[in-house]
Amino acid sequence: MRPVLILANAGYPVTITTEPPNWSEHAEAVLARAGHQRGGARERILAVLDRERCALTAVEIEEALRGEGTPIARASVYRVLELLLAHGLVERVAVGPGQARFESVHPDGRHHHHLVCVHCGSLVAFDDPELEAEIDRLSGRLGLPIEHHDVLLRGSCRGCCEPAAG
Amino acid sequence: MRPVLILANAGYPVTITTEPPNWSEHAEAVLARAGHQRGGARERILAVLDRERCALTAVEIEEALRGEGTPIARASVYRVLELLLAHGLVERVAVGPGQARFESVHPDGRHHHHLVCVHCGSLVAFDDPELEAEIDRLSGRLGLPIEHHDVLLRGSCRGCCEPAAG
DNA sequence: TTCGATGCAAAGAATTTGCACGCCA
DNA sequence: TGGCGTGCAAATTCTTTGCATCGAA
Repeated sequence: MRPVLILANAGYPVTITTEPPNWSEHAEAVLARAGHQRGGARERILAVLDRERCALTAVEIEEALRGEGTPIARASVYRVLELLLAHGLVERVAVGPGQARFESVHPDGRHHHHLVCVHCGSLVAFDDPELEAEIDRLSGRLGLPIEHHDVLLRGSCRGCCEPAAG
Repeated sequence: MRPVLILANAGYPVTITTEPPNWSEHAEAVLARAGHQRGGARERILAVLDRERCALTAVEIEEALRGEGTPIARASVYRVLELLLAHGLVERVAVGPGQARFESVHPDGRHHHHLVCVHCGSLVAFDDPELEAEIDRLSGRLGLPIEHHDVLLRGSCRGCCEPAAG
């Protein structure tokens, strides 16, 4: 019995700055340079990942495309995601024990982290420069180089922590 | 093709303070209070989790017990872990796309985080009060209550970042 | 024309569930 | 003795792979 995760990355205090709208073009270019041909399914998957910037499951991608009237095979979703992972164009985010979630990785290094609401299960994205700086310092304290980091919070989303201010 | 994860939580600069050796007793007490009977399999699983303080998979627990000559059914491992999760006695740590890993949660609130070595796949535990403090402040900046947090780093372990100091 | 991209179906891995028996309280 | 705990086996869920065909360069 897993809670359905709802994307809810709006209405939280720390804002994600606008991302370049052409991540999918960037991804296409990377793949083309690597000698990959283009294909309809992949292009459509890239479009979905570009539009929905945050943590989609393979099934959600499949359903989004079916909803648009251009269904694709689930195996293709996984294969494309695997290819994108291999090229560092998406990353796998572990927000829970259920299905894996994937989101686009932007070449400018911008990224965000997630909070899972323990009440409603929604997923909230946030971006916090001070946390990033602290993790940089942590690398120094550990004496180990850190290539990548992932922070997952569990708490209440804005909607669930009683709208006293509303 | 997943790298075998090796527990390697020794030899890093930030030390885990000694944990109370009787987490398993604590867990037994919690379960007893909740009306659960005792059972051989569960006691042995608790012993393993108490001894190996860091991030075991269900299969590793099963194998540890088989190695001790007291094999148990894998289903029992999952059932016991589910029970422990429900009581907050263990937590699931997501270190990668493969099997889930579980580790004991101590009643005193002490906890640590993990770094996965991108070279050898080993898992390094670390404990960093300043990071904890920063996450507390983050809660304030977000304006959202945070119940729990998880930090996963990817980088090099001590053994893999060239032993120049050796 | 050649080789990658895709769909379909089957396989595989991790986890969960059903059911019967055994043991603890 | 009643009900939880456990083992075995089957079922589910998520993901990967095999193979034939389609499409891009």
